[in-house]
Amino acid sequence: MWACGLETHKYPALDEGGITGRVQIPRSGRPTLEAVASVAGVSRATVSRVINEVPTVDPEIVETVRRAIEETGYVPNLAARSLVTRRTGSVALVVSEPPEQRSPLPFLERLFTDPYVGRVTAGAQTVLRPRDIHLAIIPADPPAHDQVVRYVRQGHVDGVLLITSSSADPLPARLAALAVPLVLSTRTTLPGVAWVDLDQAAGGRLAAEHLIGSGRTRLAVVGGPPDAPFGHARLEGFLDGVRAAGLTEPEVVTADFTRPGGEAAVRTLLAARPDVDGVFAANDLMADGVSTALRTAGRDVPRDVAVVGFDDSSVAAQAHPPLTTVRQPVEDMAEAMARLLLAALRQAQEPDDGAAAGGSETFVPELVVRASA
Amino acid sequence: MWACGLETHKYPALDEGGITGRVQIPRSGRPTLEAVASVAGVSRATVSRVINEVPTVDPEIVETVRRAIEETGYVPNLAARSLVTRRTGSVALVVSEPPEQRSPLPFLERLFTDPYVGRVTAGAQTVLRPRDIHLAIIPADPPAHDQVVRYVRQGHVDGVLLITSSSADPLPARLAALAVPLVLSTRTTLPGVAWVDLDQAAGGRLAAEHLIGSGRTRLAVVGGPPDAPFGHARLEGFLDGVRAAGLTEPEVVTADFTRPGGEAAVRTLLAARPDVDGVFAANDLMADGVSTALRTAGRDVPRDVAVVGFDDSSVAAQAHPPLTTVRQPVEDMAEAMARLLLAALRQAQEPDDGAAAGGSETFVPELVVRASA
DNA sequence: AGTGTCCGAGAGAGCGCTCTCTCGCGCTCG
DNA sequence: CGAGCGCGAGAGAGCGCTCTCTCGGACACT
Repeated sequence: MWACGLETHKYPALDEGGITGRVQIPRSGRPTLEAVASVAGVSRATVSRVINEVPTVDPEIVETVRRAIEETGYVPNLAARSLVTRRTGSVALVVSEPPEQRSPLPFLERLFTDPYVGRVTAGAQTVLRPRDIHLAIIPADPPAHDQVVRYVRQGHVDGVLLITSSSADPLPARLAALAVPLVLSTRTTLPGVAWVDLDQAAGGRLAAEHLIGSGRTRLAVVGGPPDAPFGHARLEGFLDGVRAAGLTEPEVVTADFTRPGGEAAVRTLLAARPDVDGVFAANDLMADGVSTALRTAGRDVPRDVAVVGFDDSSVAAQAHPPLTTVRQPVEDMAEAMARLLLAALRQAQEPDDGAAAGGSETFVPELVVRASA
Repeated sequence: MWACGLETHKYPALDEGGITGRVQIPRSGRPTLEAVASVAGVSRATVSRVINEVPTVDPEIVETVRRAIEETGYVPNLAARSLVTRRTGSVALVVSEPPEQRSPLPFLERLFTDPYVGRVTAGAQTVLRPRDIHLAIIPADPPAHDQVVRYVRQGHVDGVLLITSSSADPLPARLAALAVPLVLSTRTTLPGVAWVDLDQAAGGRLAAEHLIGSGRTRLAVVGGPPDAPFGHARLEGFLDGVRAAGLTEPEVVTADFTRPGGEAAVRTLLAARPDVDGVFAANDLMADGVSTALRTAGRDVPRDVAVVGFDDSSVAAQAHPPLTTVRQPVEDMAEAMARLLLAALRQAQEPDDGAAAGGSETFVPELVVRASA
């Protein structure tokens, strides 16, 4: 099975030919550096230099080698390269689902229904693509956590962008323990892990101020699952705003960040407080569901009840009526995550100065006023 | 930088210690096979056998080696392994966007708004996960096509599941040219490429028959972009059904498979044929948009206008009213794709018998009756 | 003219693993 | 009781690349 015969396995007959020499076909059927070198009439090392754009190569030789690469259709073998460089040139965007999430929708459908992940991908790509770093999206529901950890441990990727929505999610800590460059989409106290977050409380406050400012007094909140740290912060910010205005405590209902979840929440809400005139939902998908359910229940939005969402994702503009919402600059945040990851990657490669890891960023939300409030 | 000193670089001092022997730390800081072998007091080859579960190893030795692996925290180095095996143990799910798609929504948001991709992922995972094959999702909008091709050429993955919606998409042919195992989500004539498809025309016919069977006579279609081959087939099947019933030709409007696209189509439609009483939309997202827009225009669904969708994705059940739709067994189809890919992978590994590639499957749609028609 | 210096290309080890080949052992059979 | 056999473990080459070290040649300097 091996390329070399028994008798000559130590020194396989080297092709001495110059520029026009042909070289033995490797086992893979694909040309190797050796083949290109032989065609170009130079050494393997020189071809390697040309490929890696080492500047100290004679321009004429560069040209010859380039032609040889073209002629042979040579493509570097990733495995061989990363065996020595210890880098793969790709990173993973892991979207983790916390355990015990009790949404009726399967994780993967939820993942591919919420525009959030798409926006993160888009933002990350603007940073990674110009640097020619590949991005692989890895969904990680709890049964897949082990497999994902193995994926990263095996060295498929150089670093990980991790999106999680729960502080109870064990995956961040597990990945952090691998000592692989890692950036989280939420504030974290894990040592050596960078993160990017939104000032969630400020966002909640913006929503409260807007509702109150437009004369609403009987408020309610449709929050996310209690273990979602950012959902909690949004809620607290909102409550702060309400308290600051001296209004009575709003009714709080929780849902699962999905459209049907928002609809269901409205039923609970109307039963508890039929006179509600302003609702803050912790994301746009739920806000859309809330809005739909309110209309179904005979309430006009925004005349009878004002609705404010969170995210300013594409569903906000598409909703009926278009949603007033708290804008989260997801793309910018994802860009920041990617940049932090690149920094961590560089650090890992050449640990010049000690543990300068970290360097995290917090973004500021802003209100986008549309028709729903 | 290299692990071995200058003076002993040819034969680095081997640790002769038995079970308790410690071994030099490799450059990566992570334990290697060598280290495990030394701890277990066996040869590298034996450890390799244990890891790869070669059955001819003494159970007692297996146990010793297992313990040594545990103790050292050893994880195989993917690069080294795949350099020799020429396999990586992972496959890509490439979701391609055809060029010149004129949807207003950015590709990535569209991708992560339509539940379709999530269902495909779920289906593929049921086959791949038990076999411990990693799945990386790679979105490929036209500017990223080159990068994706490079990703595959470099050997990041062993095979590709490719989702595309346009016959004008150049990516399938480019990937097929790499001679990497490839399975398409649509019927294709590319040689050596397996595919899985739905009998789209039959689905269209089902929709027509249902509408006609419930007494609708003034029909219309909201089709997908003209270059989407499956959209076209759905349309043709529908038209066939209508013609078979001897009804007048339906009004045909095209949209972009999104919710807002469906809404916009209704405006065109009502202007051209205000008396329409049955609409077939080529996917559920558009059907939901159609339904919403019809209600906004004062038409009751299904009393005034019946609406039939296509896919039976999660939005169908969530819509108001819940959508009658043509069920596409996406998960099953994705499973089939994954299985075909595995077969192709096996083939590529050991090309026993000639070009036995291919072996494709067509699935049959069925009608799911809910409230909208 | 002789020697030192610098620049750029070649030589070759080594990354961590797999896999073939070889060999030693204990067993069965003649 | 010795040759033959089979089974399981070790030895070691090699996968395709990078990168250090070495060396030859062109040039400048004394």
